Amino acid sequence: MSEHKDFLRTIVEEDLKAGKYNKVVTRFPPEPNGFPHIGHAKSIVINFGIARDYHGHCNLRMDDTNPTKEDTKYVEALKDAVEWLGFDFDNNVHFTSDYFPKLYDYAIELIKMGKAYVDSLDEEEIREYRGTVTEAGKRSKYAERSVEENLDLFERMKNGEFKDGEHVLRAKIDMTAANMKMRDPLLYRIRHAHHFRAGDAWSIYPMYDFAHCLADYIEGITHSICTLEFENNRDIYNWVLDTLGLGSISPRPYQHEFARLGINYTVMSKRKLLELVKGGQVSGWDDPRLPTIAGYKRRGYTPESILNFCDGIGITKANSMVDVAQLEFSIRDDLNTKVPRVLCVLDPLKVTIENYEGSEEIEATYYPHDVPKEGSRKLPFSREIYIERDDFMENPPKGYYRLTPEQPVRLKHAYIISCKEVVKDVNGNITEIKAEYHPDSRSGSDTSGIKVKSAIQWVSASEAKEVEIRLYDRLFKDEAPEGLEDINPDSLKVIKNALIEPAVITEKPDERFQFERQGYFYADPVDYTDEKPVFNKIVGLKDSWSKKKKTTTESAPKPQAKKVQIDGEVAPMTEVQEKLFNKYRADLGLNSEVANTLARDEKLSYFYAEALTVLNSPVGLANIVANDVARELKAKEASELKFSAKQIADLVKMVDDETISSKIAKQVFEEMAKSGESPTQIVESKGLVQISDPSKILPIIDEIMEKNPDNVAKFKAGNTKLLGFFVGQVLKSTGGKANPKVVNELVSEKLK
RNA sequence: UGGGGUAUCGCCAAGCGGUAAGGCACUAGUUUUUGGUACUGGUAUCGGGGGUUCGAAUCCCUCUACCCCAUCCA
Repeated sequence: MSEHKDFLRTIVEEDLKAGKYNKVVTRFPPEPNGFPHIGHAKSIVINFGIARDYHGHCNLRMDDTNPTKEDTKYVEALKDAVEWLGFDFDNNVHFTSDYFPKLYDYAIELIKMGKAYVDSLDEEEIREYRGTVTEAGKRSKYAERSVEENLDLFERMKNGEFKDGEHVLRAKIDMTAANMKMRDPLLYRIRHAHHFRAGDAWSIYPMYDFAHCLADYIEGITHSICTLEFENNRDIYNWVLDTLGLGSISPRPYQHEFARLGINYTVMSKRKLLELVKGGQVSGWDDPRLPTIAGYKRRGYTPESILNFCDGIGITKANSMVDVAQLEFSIRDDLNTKVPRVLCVLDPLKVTIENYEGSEEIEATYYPHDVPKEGSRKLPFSREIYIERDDFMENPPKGYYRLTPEQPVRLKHAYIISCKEVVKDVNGNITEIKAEYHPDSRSGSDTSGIKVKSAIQWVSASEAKEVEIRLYDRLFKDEAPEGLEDINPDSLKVIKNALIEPAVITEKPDERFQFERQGYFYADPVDYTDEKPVFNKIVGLKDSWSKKKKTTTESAPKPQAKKVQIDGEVAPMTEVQEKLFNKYRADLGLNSEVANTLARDEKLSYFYAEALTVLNSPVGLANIVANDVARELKAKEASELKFSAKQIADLVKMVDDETISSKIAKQVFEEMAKSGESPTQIVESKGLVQISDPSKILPIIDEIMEKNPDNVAKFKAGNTKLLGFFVGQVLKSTGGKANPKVVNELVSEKLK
C-alpha cells in the first residue's frame, strides 16, 4: 500500500475504526455484456485491493439482470481478467440472477407497504410523465391502484400473462424530485427472453437500481464502490434499503463513487469497443491494439505492469484522462529487469565482411550489466551478416552514431566493422555494404583502440531465422477519438521476414524479449508456431535519437492559447437586502464583501443582528459571522446550532480585548460549535490565554532557529516564504498560544 | 434552465491554516558495447475575482469551465 491513502481507503478505515463494520466486504460487479477493459482493471484493483489491504473479502459478481444483452462468454472473459491480474475469488462467482427469488419477495414487500405499484402506461407516456430536468414530472393514474390489485398484477406479470412492456413495477417516491432518478423509478419490467443462466424461469427482470443495492445487501457488502455516473443513483440505493428497513437488521452497505479511467488515443466504452470488434477494424476482443484485458494480455503486457499502472494513477473523483505514456512506462519498467536481450533485424541490409573467413560462435550474455540475472547463448558469426537498414547512412546528419562510410561501428557482442563500399541497384537504393572487420576488436578482448559511438544489432545470414513481427501502434491518431474516422491507419504493420538470431527460436529462453535497441516483444500466444514464429511488439524502447531529430527539424513552439476567464453577472439584491447592505456599509463600517455576504443571507443577517445587541463590535462580529458562522449555517438551520449569538459575542469580546488571538478564536469557535460550551469556559479550561510577552517568546524563537540552521540560511538568502515556517513552529511549540502578531514581528526582526 | 459532481505543472496526483510531495512526460548532464537502464539537476503558487487572517491551495462570498442525470441499459 502506498503511503498516501486514497479517499476510499480513508473512508473504509474510518468505518472500521468507528466499528461500523467488523470486516470489510467489497465486490466487483460487472455486467457480462462485453469484454473487460483496463477501466475494469482499475475497478478490480480497487475492490480486490481494498479487501486485501484490510483483511476483508471481495466478491466477483455478475450483474446479470438484462437477459437480452448478456452472455456466458463474457463471464468467462471477466473471470479470466480477475485471475490474470492475480486476484482470487475463491472459484465462487456470484450472480445477481441467483437472487431473483429473493428480489421478487422484496418487491412484494414494497408493494405491501404501499411503496411500489404496477404502472400500465406505455413507454412513451412514462417518458413524458417523467418531466425534464427543469420541470417536475407527474404521477401516473395507475399509482392509485390498491395493494391487492398491485399484488395480483405483479404476480401475473411474473407468471407471464402479459406481453413485454404492458406493465412495469415502479417505486412510489416523488415525481417532482430534483433528482430525476427518484421520479418513481422502474423496479421491474416484463421480458419474455431467455436468460443465459436463469433460463426461461422468469418473464420479469429487476432493474439495476432495485437489484444492485439488494444484491449488495444479500452478500453482506459493506462498501459498494462504483463509478461517478452512479452518483445520482445513490439516492435510490439508499431509499430501497432504508424503506425495506434493511439497515436496522444488520449493517447495510453504502455506495461510494470514484472517477472512471480514461486513457488518451483509445476508447473505453463497451459500445465503441463492440463497434470496433463487430466492424472488423480489429481482429477480435483480444486484438493487441485494444485496451481490453485480453488485448493487453495478447500484446504481451504483464499483470504486474497493469497493477503498477493502476497504483500509479491514483483514485479520485476528478474526471481525468491519463496519458498512454504512463501505461507504456509501466510495462517498460517491469520488463526491463525481467527479460532477455536478443538481436533481431527488422529491416535487413546485407553486409559482407570481406576480410573474414570461416565462422565462429560468440558467447553472449542475455542480460546487460545492470540487470542482475544470469544466462547466455551462442551467437553465430560469419562473413555474411545483416544489419538494420537504419543503422547505415551514406550522408549522415550531425550527431549520427552508427555506421557511415567514415564511421566504424561495433556489432553488438562481436567485432567493430568499417564500411568499405556501398553497393546500389539501378535505382540508387543501397543493396549491400562491403565492410572490413577489425580482428583485434572482439568484444571482451578488444585491443584495437578504435573508438566507436555505438553498438548495433546484427544477425548471421546463414543461421538467422525468419520471423513475422507485428508492429503495433496506438489505434487512434486523435488524442480523444470521436469515431472510426479517427483511426490510425498505421496502427498495425506486419513485417513478414524479419531476421532473428537462432537461439530465440531454438532455445526459447523466454516468451518476452527485448529486441536490443528496438523494444519489447512477445511470442504471440495464438499464431506462433515453430515453423512460423510470430512476435508482437509490446512497446518500443525510449528513443531519444529520433526525438532529437524531430525537434531539430520541426522545432515548433506551439502557441499556447491562454484561456480567457469570463466574469458572469451577479444576481441583483432585493430591495430589503440592498437597504441592509447600505446600513452595514454606512452605519457599521463593514467592508463591502462582508456586508454583501451578510445582507444576502437571511440566516446570517438575523444572527448578526442578534449578536450585535449583546456586543457593540460591528466589524469583529461581522467577520466571524460572515466567515465561520456561515460555514456552520451552510449545512444546518439556525435552530440546530449548538452555540448562540451571545456566545459569539463573548468570543469576539475576548479577541477585542486581546485575551486571545484570532487564531485561538478559530480553535475556540470549532470547539464551541461541537460542544456548545461557552467560549470563556473553553479558554479557561484549556488555558488558551495568549502569550504576548516578548521575553517569553524570544527564547522559543532562538531554540527553533538553532534547530533549523538550514532554513535560517535559506531565509537570509532571500527565501522570505520561510517566515511562515518559523512563525508556525513557534505557534506549534506554544500550543497556538503565542500572539502571532508579536511572533511575526520578533521573527522578522531576528532574521534580518 | 433544476439536481448531483469536479477544478493543484503538458498528463496523473499529494496536500485538510504555517517551506506547493511524488510519478509520467519534457529537459540538461554523468555512467554505459542498447541513442535503453541507472544516477544527478531543472521545471507550478494552486480555474478567476474579492474577503477573513500575522499568514490561505486549504476558511467565507462570488463568478467561470467541464462531467453526470429526462433507457422498460448497467
